[in-house]
Amino acid sequence: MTPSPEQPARPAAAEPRRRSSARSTPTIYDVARAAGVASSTVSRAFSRPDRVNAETAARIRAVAADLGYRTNPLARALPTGQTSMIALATADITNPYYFELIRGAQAAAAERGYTTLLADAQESVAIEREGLERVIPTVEGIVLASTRMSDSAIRMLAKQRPVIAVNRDISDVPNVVTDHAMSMRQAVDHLADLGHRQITYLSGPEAAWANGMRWRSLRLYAGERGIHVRRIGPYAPTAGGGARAAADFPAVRSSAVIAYNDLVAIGFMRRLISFGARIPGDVSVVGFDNIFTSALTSPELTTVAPPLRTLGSMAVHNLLALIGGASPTTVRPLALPTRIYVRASTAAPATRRRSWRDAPAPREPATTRGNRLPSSG
Amino acid sequence: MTPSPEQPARPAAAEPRRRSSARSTPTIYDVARAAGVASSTVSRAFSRPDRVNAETAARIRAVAADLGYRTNPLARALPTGQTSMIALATADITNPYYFELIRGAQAAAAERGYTTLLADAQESVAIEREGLERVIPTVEGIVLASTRMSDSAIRMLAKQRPVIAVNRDISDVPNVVTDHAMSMRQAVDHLADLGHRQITYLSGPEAAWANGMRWRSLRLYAGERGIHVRRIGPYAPTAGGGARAAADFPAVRSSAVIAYNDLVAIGFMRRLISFGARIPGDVSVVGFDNIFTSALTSPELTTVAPPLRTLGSMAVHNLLALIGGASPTTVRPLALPTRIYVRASTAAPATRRRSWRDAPAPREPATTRGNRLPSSG
DNA sequence: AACGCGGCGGCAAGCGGTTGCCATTAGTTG
DNA sequence: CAACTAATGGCAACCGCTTGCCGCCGCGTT
Repeated sequence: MTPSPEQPARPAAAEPRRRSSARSTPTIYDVARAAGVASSTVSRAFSRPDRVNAETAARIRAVAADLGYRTNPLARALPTGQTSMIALATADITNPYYFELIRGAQAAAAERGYTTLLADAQESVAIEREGLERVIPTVEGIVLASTRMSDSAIRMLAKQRPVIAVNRDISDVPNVVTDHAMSMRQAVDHLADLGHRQITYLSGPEAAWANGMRWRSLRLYAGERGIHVRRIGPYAPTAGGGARAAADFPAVRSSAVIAYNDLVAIGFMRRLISFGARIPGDVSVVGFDNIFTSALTSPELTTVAPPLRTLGSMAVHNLLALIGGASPTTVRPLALPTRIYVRASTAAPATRRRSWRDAPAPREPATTRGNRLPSSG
Repeated sequence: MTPSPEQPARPAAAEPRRRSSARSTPTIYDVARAAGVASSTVSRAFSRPDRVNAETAARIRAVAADLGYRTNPLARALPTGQTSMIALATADITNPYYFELIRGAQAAAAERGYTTLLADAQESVAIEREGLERVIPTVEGIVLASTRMSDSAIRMLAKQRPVIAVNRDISDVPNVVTDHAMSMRQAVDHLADLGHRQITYLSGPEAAWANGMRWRSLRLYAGERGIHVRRIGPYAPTAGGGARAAADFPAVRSSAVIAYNDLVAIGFMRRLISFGARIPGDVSVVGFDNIFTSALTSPELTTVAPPLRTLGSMAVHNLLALIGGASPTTVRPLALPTRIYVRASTAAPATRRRSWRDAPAPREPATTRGNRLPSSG
């Protein structure tokens, strides 16, 4: 902006120097000058109010507000290392399962003045790693919501930043999980109360921790209630997977089905209906997760809902505790309670069906040690 | 913390000074020392490779890699103002509509080395403002995806940071939009080709820009094809809104319905079916957005899909251009083409229905615009 | 042979805050 | 009334990186 005969032709060219009280954002120095104090005092007026006289602080605040001063989080982050940001890594942001979890997490974070960085892995381990790699230097901690990473990779990560795993149990890494046992018990109880005597489980990915938990719990509680269980799968945790399950189902012929998750349940129902089956007339179906779509299907899906929101906020809450210096052992994992939403996809088994059942309440499932199944992809 | 005979009991207390080559992340100084050059040279080796001898740069890189050095984005941001972060503000992160948009945006950003900050407004103008306020100092620019903010508020925002609006037309604020006219034309053509002579539009929120566009386009194209149109509403852009529309619908009695969006269409279908109507037998339904749920309903919903992913990446692309110094007038808005997914919720009107219509014979075969189904992932 | 110049590296001054330490002042205490 | 202490504000040194400017060096010009 040297005084030249002609004005420079480009209006867009930003002025090179933004010295002092130019038009850019005011800094503590501007506030300090206007308030007649040292910049350090301004700084303290905001970050350590107890360290400065109340009146002075008030005056500074007033001046600051007047000038429209806002402390620059980046500048603050440099000397302190406190970026006030955390990362939330999800396997797939488009999975409705995460919605409420994300919300809970963001709300809890915002409440404490933290900003949430969402890292979407898009189901790719490479993308996940890259994204995480990118944000690590910026964030103070990380919430891993159903990551695809290996246990060891996660432990590695936990060395660099505080980490909380959601619904995953890794030694040395603090976590928050839903009470899978309880959720399955709710599903089983519901079906048992309706009078079902046999249940088929549509298995999800074998690698999924939750899948193992569900199946184990199902066997346990079904056993307790004298119900016969079977498992088919594994299937992809999608509507497509559920459709494939429907194709396999006729061989099983149980009156009730518990699916790995809602998507599978929905895919299963649709295909089965297209085969001419009636739901819940011929078979009752229960899903997990209560994704919002499950209330829009025909029939509406009975499902067991994890406390997603709480899960998210709890994860962040614990993460912040960790960041605050709490020892990992202090933030012990706790299993959050679930809730069953009974809708239209479940009913008492049809009487005629019961005819081809003879079972005098067997207490031991047929597929006792049957941990492995035809791996149909 | 005065030196006392006993060690303080808290082990968690981080060491106060992390001078030089402690265990923390290596800095350019560490690299400089190890490579026997000045820190400025290290800096340039990364940010301005042309400014330093190729050999030297290579050596520095090697040493840096060896030490595990990674440039700290925060520290870089301070002097340069380049945080390599942009914000993406959505009205409601749980709205499936945004999924692909978010993905497109994140992908485009990542490609250019930018990190995306997601600001979820949770449908609240207050939360939106607060969230935005929080991230403004941190980001270089903002993508506004269907914000609830007023035009003037947006213009205000645009003064502070480069802004791109998605599907919203505000003078002085560059934007990217879907071709609403085209999308409606596709819907109308499809129904007209099937032989429908009258269409009812289920109106969305009157404040929604897209709603006005849709209705106007509908009247235009329906007029061109000699089709009678009606409008009922407004309804909330949710399944609940659609259900209410179904209650109002009997009074209209047209053979085809175009809903403001998929959610409305789905809610409408479900309620109407519960009333005993058959879809598409009694009435054909077309939605907008192609949210993933629309492929899971019964019947599957025919819908017009906006190029969400492209929309997101385009928005980011333009935003980065803006950040790069392009003048707002350069990044002119462009309307992105849509695509219709013909599924099971539309069919030719029932013959008996046609009886109370007087319309001349349809002129097009049934499934003309046979865009095929998505792979329904 | 003196000079100019381009290439390359180093110096040092920031960017906007934070914070250890010191100086000043006022309030306590004996 | 002197000595001591707590409260408060200022000084200045960072945090890790960028960058304008200067200096050195070797080479091509006239």
